[in-house]
Amino acid sequence: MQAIPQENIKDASQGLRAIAHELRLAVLCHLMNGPMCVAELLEATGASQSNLSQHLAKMRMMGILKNERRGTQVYYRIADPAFEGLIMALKNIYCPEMCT
Amino acid sequence: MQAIPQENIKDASQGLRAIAHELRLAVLCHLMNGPMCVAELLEATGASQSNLSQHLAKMRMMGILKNERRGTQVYYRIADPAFEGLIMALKNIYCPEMCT
DNA sequence: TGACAATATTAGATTATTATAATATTGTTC
DNA sequence: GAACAATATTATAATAATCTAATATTGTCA
Repeated sequence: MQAIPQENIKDASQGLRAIAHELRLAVLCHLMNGPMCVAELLEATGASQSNLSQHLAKMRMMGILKNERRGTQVYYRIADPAFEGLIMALKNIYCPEMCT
Repeated sequence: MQAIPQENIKDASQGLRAIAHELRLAVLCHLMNGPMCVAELLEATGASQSNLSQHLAKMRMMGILKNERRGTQVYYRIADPAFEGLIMALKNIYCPEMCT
């Protein structure tokens, strides 16, 4: 009996890689509080427009985020609530004092 | 109130990168069942000796694994049980049917 | 001490990620 | 439909991650 069976290791490691980046992780954390449009994420992260857009695209393609157009703006949100569990587990490691 | 505060994002993303690799994740999963020596991990993963050794070194330096020499063999184990929580959260995403 | 077993390290070429700059797309308003 | 705002895409140069092959280290035992 193994934590994650061999057949799922490849997918799981790809999923990890998809969030294993400073900017992408920051985006994910911001989106924990609900959907945000790109302009808001730009403001919140301080990234360049092009760079943020590319990272959003990557997370979208990896199935981590979903987006929805509203007029001229595009809103992003976390696609699968299970990813929030992952963030929480991370938080437990890197800022345990916040996790009482 | 944010999932992981900005000041911890860098560390957390580095920690993620440290396990965001097929072989390293496989090693971590094997070690969920208890310590193993390098030869056993070689057998279990099918990696080359040099390659495995380098990945073990990386995880050791990132504080994810600890090692202990016993005679001519070296045993590895998960350094911080909180990492097991991370694996479980991953499992919840990539093989939810196993998580009832 | 010499030979062997187990593991670690180094050097190197290859491939993957990343950031920036430039350009393109899409929607809105007049 | 022209001008603008918001976002996406492409090209590309720079950096980082990876694997293999070769070599080094450490411990055991005769």
